[in-house]
Amino acid sequence: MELDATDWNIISILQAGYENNNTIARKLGLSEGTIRARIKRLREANVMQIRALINPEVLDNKQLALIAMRVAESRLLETKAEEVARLPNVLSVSIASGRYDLIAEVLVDSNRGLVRFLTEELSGVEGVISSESFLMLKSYNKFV
Amino acid sequence: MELDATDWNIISILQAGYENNNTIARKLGLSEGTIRARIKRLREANVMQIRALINPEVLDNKQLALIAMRVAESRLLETKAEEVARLPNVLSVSIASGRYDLIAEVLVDSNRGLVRFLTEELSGVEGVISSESFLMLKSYNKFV
DNA sequence: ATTGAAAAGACCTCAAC
DNA sequence: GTTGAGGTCTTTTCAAT
Repeated sequence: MELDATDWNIISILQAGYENNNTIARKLGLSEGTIRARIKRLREANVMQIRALINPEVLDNKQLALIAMRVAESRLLETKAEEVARLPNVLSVSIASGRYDLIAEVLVDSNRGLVRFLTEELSGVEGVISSESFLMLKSYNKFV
Repeated sequence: MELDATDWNIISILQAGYENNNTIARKLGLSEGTIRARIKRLREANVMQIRALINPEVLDNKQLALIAMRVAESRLLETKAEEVARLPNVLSVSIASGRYDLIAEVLVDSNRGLVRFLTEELSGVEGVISSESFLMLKSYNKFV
């Protein structure tokens, strides 16, 4: 999908925080209907989504962590990334350059959630040959 | 700030995607005004924000990366995290457990953006004694 | 903190360009 | 793809509990 300058203008306004269509229309000198049509297009193309994000600092019984993994064979990278992305508690997965092949962001119960994720969920993904976990102990400007 | 069950119900509805107050009110058996007051409280306390997120896969000239750093002294962790969080292109920073002390998420220009960030921005933060970069080559369920 | 009613405002439909 | 006019739905205000 091709994004033009108007699309980017709308995106950058909405990325800073929700604004209604009329306000955006006034800022960009366009009609409300145009803004609405553009936003609809962007959402339907899965380019943009509008939703609530929480500050993980306030999540008392939840722990945010990164799980960095190595995969047995490079040709499996995409399928393994998809498999990990489907596991419970996984927020997102990326294929990475560098020391690790895949890096996942997980939100688990503070108590035994991470152990459970590693032993019961991630262990079931064949071809993931090692993992290293990083707890996010305190975050700045992080919303999930 | 203390969050009760109603707050969490509202958050989990809005996290899945924006819904209007009346719809949420009906789902939870409360009035529209109550939902609105709760959302206002959550936003003002910086617990929740509602905004647009973009799929980094569609950002043709931007590159998402993680920068994992070590800090000279543990007592500096929080101040260094704040300093890094203020650098341009930095989306978020976390103090981490494990091999690294700080992990930042950055969105840089594909061309020379990462080199420029490392040599011109991060190098200016004293006390950050090493860094390792991971390019996010392909992401699943990741929105920034 | 929650509610109901009324007013203000935002959003949607549709016909036209 | 964009627009304006009109109708509908959502949000805001505010007095009361």
